[in-house]
Amino acid sequence: MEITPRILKGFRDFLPPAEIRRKELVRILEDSFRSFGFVPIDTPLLEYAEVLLGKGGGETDKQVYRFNDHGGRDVALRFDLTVPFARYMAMHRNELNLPFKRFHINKVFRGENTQRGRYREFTQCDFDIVGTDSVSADLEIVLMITSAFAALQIPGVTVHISHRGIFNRFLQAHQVQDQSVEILRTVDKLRKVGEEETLQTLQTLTSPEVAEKTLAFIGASGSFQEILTTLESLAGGPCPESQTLREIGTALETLVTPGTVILDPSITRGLDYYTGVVFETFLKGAEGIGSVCSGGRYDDLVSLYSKEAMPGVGASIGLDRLLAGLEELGQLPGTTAAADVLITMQDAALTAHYHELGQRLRARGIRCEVYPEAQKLGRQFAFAERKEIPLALVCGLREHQDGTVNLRVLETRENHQDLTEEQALEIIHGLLPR
RNA sequence: GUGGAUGUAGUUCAAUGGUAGAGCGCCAGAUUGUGGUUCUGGUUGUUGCGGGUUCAAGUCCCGUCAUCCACCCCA
Repeated sequence: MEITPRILKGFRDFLPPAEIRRKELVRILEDSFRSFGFVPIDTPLLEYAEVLLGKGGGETDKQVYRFNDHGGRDVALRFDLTVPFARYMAMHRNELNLPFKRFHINKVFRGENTQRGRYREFTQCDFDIVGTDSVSADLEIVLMITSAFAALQIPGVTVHISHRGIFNRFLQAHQVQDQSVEILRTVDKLRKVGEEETLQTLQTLTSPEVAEKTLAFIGASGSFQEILTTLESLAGGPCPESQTLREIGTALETLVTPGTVILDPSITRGLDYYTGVVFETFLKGAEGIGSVCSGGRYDDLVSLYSKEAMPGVGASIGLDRLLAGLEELGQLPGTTAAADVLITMQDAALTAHYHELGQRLRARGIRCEVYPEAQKLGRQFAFAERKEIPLALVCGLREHQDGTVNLRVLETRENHQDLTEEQALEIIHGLLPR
């Protein structure tokens, strides 16, 4: 009896065109991170459940994959890259130079229900600066986000930034900090539900007066600095948190395209461990897919594992969600070409010659593959085109004797006849985009 | 996890409870060294899976798996 091939809900196979695209995005991101001096690390997929979940083991929210291994250990698959990183820093802080800037691109697992751009196995691209509470680090993370998306050549990206503490100050100023969780949840739905309903819900939670002010706080409009001034006045005047935001906002004026980074006081949630600035990033036209890069500052992350404080700031790009968003926008970038050149097989007797040709092309930086069977040329051309290989080399007995090759541009069906290898190389290099 | 929609050939879609079909694609040939046209012939199914009702189920019922949507949460 054969087993039906199938895969788990929320887990996926990737066909070559999709995987080529993913790898290309990752390559660009790695280059981008490295250009800022971030260095790569990796950690195990599987960890002690206690390490990932804390002593309490409250995995209810995270929907963690958790089980006992063969040795009876209570283990779990990592559900993000930040918590393992905290454990990593607690274990290796003496081997690392602080401040430490790392990036980490790998898969994480959450047993939550699936949706477009939401899977149970997905890839996160984390980048963090730890060991400093400098505003410079906060600023650099924002700059890293905008630079990464610029490197990916994705237009219409906006980074929404806020500060955990400033909304808390507002709540304290109106003595409603006890309802902060409910208020945050309500406020988060503003764009989805509308002002009217949000106001009503807030009124039942607080008072009509506070509800009005909350809405004014959340809906503050204008430039970065104008919004900040509004927030300060509603939260009881300037404070260290607003000062941080002001510094970041001022610096960004000359660092990024205007309108790329928006002060958005409704960005108040995020993971529990954020204590300072928080960010979410949206694709214009695909806001429904959610944030494609979120993060913030955490000042007590390592406290779970160590007495010493380890402040940090970082963010994470959701690669799969980003790809789903780009697909929705019809903006999937990059080519999925398997190679630059197909060396066609005209005559099986010349097999060795074709591979020698291939080796010489590869030595010159050209990706090429040799077609393995002497089939009709039309068939070999169609094969190349399906794999998005733009060029084909044709060499039969005649050309082999003359020491020449023919080069065909598949898209235009244009032929370059009787070329020496050097001439062919020159034309190939001229035709390839890089 | 809760609620809802969907699931038919490689793909896009048909089929009043009564023989599972069409376009596109794919394969072969006309065309043995150059594939976009044309013509001829050919190919494709455990109707997601498992039960049930019925003389008869792609169609109705139940379960299950998967996808999508909303909630929740988040990347």
